[in-house]
Amino acid sequence: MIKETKRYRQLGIKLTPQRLAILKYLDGNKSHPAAEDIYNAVSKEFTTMSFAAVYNTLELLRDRGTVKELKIEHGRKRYDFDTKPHHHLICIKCKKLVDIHKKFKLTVPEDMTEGFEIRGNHIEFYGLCPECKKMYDSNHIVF
Amino acid sequence: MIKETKRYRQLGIKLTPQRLAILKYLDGNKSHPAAEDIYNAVSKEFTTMSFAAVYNTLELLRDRGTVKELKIEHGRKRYDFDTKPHHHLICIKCKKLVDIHKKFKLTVPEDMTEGFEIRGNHIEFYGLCPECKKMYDSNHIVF
DNA sequence: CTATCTGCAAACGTTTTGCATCTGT
DNA sequence: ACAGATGCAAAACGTTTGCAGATAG
Repeated sequence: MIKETKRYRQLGIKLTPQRLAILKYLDGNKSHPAAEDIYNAVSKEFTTMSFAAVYNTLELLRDRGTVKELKIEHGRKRYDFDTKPHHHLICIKCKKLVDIHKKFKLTVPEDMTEGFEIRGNHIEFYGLCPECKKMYDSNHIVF
Repeated sequence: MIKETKRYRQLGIKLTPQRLAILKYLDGNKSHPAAEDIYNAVSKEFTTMSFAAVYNTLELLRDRGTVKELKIEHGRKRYDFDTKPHHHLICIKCKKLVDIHKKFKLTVPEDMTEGFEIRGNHIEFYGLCPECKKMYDSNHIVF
């Protein structure tokens, strides 16, 4: 507990109890939660908690690169506490999401870049998860 | 005009004047407009036009694969009338967007897919466009 | 003729903002 | 002590929905 707090302190943000609860929830979390998920989870053990605090903290963490905002869903931001660069594999039916930790060296022909200096890439693989694939095979559901 | 209308008719949707205007605006458009952009553009020459018609039409076109919804911006959907599979190169500073028409064969090791059947991929390249690169070089702006 | 589209406006879900109060450092 | 965080509630934003009237096929 003390060691965690010390690590969080290195983020250089003011550590309120609300922020500690948020950080503890996000730490090691692979579920790519939305702000609402974080609010729900944290306010269980912390009755006094507001969306303002959640958004405030997420914005701070995003600005210092500690969390990444994912654009995998329309209408709501999803957050990723995994700072290592990685890609995503998403089920086109149920939207289940898997991290792909593999680096792909992709080169774009110069005549396609319109003078851009390419700094990186993010790949969204899409397909069918085992459960949805089973439904597809047995029921011939068309996606 | 008549030839275009005939082509649009093949979409199999009821062709109202509003829809014809929307289709004409989207046809060959590479700017990945949002619904609001479409509404603004079309209502210039068409004073009676509602968001309902725009969204209605976009939903219809999306469902028959004629347009794709892009998740490149938070909060608002962007639409792509280019049906050929392609990738995107986005300036991290000004958000300028360039289409990359190149196929990348990417294989994900089986032990990473968690049983997913991968059907395709979409790559978001990010970097600096010529203008923003120039600013960066001369002013040492840090992104 | 009638299924479906239109325009308007209200409803929605998420994010942002304003402000008075409170609190880490 | 005070910069800045909190909670609350209202506003903002893009999207969706309900409905009465209009219209393409």
